[in-house]
Amino acid sequence: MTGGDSTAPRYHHGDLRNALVDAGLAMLERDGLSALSLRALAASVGVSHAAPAHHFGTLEGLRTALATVGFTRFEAVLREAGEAAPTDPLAHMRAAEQAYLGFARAQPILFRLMFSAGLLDWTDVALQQSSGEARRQLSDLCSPAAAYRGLDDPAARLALEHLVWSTVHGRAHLAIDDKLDAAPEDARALQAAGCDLAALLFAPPAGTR
Amino acid sequence: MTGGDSTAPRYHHGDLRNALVDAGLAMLERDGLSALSLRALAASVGVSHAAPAHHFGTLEGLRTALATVGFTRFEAVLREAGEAAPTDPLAHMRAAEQAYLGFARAQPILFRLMFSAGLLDWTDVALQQSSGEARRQLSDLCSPAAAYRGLDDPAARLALEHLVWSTVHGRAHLAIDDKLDAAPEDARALQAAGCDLAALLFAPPAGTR
DNA sequence: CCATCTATCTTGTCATCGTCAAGATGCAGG
DNA sequence: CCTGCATCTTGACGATGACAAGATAGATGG
Repeated sequence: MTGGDSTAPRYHHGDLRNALVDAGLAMLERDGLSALSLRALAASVGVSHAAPAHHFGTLEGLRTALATVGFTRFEAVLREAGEAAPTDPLAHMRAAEQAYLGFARAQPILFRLMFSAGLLDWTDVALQQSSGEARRQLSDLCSPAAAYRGLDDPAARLALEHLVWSTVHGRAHLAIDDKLDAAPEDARALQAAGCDLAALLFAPPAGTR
Repeated sequence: MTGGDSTAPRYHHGDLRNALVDAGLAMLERDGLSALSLRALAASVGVSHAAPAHHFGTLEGLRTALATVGFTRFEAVLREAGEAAPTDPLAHMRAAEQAYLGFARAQPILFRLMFSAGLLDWTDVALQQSSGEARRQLSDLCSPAAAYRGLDDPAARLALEHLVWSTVHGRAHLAIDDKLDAAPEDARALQAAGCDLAALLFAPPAGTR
C-alpha cells in the first residue's frame, strides 16, 4: 500500500531540485518577481521552508538557476528560428527577431530577470555557460547580414551584432513594458516606409540601382 | 541655542517627502533595488520607520515616486541634448542617443526601475505625466529623421520612433547589464562600416549618387 | 548482512521588512 | 483661545531570508 503511492510525502523527494526549478518558473510568471520567495516555493512543492536553500543557497541562487534554464531555452528558440529560413537572409533575420520577441512576450518576467545585472550571480559558471551559448547563437544569426554588407573586420562584425541585438532587445523590453503604443503594426506598410532595421540593413547600398 | 539649531530633531520635519525622495534616489544607486526599503530609508533621514508610508503609501508607491523624478530628469536631459545641434539632423540624433545612454549609465538602477512594468504603479497620474513628457520629447527628437526620410504618415512616423527608441533603449539596457563586449568602439571606423542606426537612417537612399 | 558516511531534508530561531492601527504633536484657521 | 487636520511616532503582526543543529535514508565499504 504505502510503497506504491507515488504522491505520499517522502523524506527524500528524489528530484527536488528540478521540481523546485519547474515550480519556480511557473511561480515567477504567475505571481511576479517580488513574489518569488524560497518559502513560498518550498510550500508549493510540499517541502520544508529551508529545503530550497540546500540546492540554491540563497534567493539570488534560485534566481540564477531559473535564469540559467531561461537562457538554455532561449538559445534553443533562437537556434530553431535560425534554421527556419536558411536561404533568404532577410527572412532569416526577421525570423530570428520574431523568435526573440516571442520568447520575451511569452515569459516577460523571466526575460527581464535573465537580463538584470543586480539580481543574478554572474560568477555562476552554469549561468555564464548558458548565457554565453545564447550570445553565440545570436552572433551566428547576424552572419548573413555581415556577409551581405561585406563586413570582415571582427570589430565591424561586432558592431553589427550590437546594432541588431540592441534593436531587437530594446523592442522586446519596450514590448513587455507596454511602451509600444500601436497595434501589431501593418508590417508590409511599415517595411515600405523603411522603418525596419532588417530592411535598412539589406537595402541596396547607395549608388546602386 | 536650541531654537537656531536646524539639525535638531523636530517632530515635524518640514520637507520630509523631498528629503525621502533625495535619500531614496541615493540609496537606490548605492545599495541596489532590493536594498531599497521603507525602514532603511526612514532611518537614513532620521525619522520613524512608518513615516515614509504616510507620503508614499506602500513600497511600490515609493518606487513610483522615485521613477517619476527619474522621468522628469530624463526628459530634461533629452531636451537639452536636442537643443544642442539643431541644424545637422545626423548630429542631432547622435546627441540624443548619447544623452539617452549617458542617463542610463549614470543611474542604471533608476533607469531599470523607470522601465519595469511590475514594480511601479502605472495608474499614478504623476508617473504617467512625467513618463509621457519624456515620451513626447523622444518623439520630437525623431522628427528630423522622419522629415529626412519623407515620412508624413503618422503610422510610419510612429514606426520610425519605435525603431529609434528600440535601438537606443536596447543599447542602454545592454550597456548597463554589461553585455556589450567591446570597448567604447572606435566610432569613426564603425560608422564607416555602416553599423550605426543613425548612419543607416541618414544614408542617401538607394539609386542616388 | 551490517556499519558508517554523506547528501538530503526538517525543525527551530533570529533579525528585518511591509503594513496596519492607534496615539502624539504642532501648525493653521476660525 | 481652541478646534481641525496633516504629519509623525509607537506598537504590533505576519512573512521572509538566512543560519544552526538535528533527523533521515540511500550509498559505500567491510
